[in-house]
Amino acid sequence: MIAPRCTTPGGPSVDWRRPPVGTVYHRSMEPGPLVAAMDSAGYRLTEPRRAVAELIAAREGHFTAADLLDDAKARRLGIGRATIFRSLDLLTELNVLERLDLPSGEHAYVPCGPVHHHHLVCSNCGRVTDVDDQGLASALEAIEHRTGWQVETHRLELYGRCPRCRTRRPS
Amino acid sequence: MIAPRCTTPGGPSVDWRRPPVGTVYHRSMEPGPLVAAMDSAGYRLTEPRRAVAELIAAREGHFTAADLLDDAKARRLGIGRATIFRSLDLLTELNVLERLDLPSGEHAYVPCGPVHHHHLVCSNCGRVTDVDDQGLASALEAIEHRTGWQVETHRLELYGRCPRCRTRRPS
DNA sequence: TTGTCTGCAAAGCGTTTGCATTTCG
DNA sequence: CGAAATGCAAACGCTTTGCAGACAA
Repeated sequence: MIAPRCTTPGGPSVDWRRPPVGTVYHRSMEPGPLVAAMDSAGYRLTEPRRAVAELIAAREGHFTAADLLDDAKARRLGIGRATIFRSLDLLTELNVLERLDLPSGEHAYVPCGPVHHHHLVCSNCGRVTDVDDQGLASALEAIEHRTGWQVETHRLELYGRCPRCRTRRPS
Repeated sequence: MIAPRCTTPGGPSVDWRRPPVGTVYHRSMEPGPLVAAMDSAGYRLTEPRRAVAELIAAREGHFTAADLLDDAKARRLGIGRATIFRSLDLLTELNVLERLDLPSGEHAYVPCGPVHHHHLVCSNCGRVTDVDDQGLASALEAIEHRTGWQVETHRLELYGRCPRCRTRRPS
């Protein structure tokens, strides 16, 4: 009952800081694909599951179970805590969400992108941007040659200052 | 009261699987550097702290707080749970240990290597090897140019099959 | 109708904290 | 001696689970 999509094992673990309000993240999501994934995998399309899909779609980028719980509470939806966790587990298993392990012990979730890419995380404002693979592939091939390992997947996270924060003083 | 050594932010988060008994890990550690780090940073060299340093030195590669607690119990040392956590926090802050966020919500710790490097994790047997930076630096520079970001640090984890497991059938 | 799913509340688990006591320097 | 560190146990925060009732197919 599971269809593959993401390739990143475990997912990145970010030195987490909540982004300031108004931060623009990449890769938000329509509810459709989430619902479709559950449907086509043979899971029941229940009201709570549709609601969770909506809540996720309404978010931009990363979110935690607690975020969705708050959203649900704010919208006065009667979704239970357990249901939210179970839906997130399901969507992760279906590979439409990627689960990140935060230092706090929490988990965050990101909609899976269609192609392999990496994250560029601003250490000042928390903004996250996707970066593609260019140039990295050959470095990886070199590593395969040197070590004799067969590299199947990899994860790269970059930390630094985004263009906007570069021009400012350190926070 | 803190001296820098590791540069990896947050530390890698591995799709964790306990290695089979007998797995050889790299980078174990003498107790000396751990004790020295605390000493030179001005912290008291107490009996429990020395004991924790010994326990860490007796381990190879990754370990969790629970591992150390078990070790301490096995050796009938009267070290409290809180003390172990506090010592690990301290050593992490002193940058002689690196803290990893496991999917379970636990934290694992690895002795910090002297130079920047990456991990090559075998998806079959769990073996971990260090890889150096060769070839990657230029790829990162290219990314800086393309994106306008100023990359400060990065983290790369590679997953694949080690030479030994390559020759075997998939597990 | 039937097996899946939900909500609730309680339990689990790793980690942290408050506080009285001990220990290093 | 006095500040820092310890040990204990209770508290914490996030996540999971057991179970009776609800619901999609």
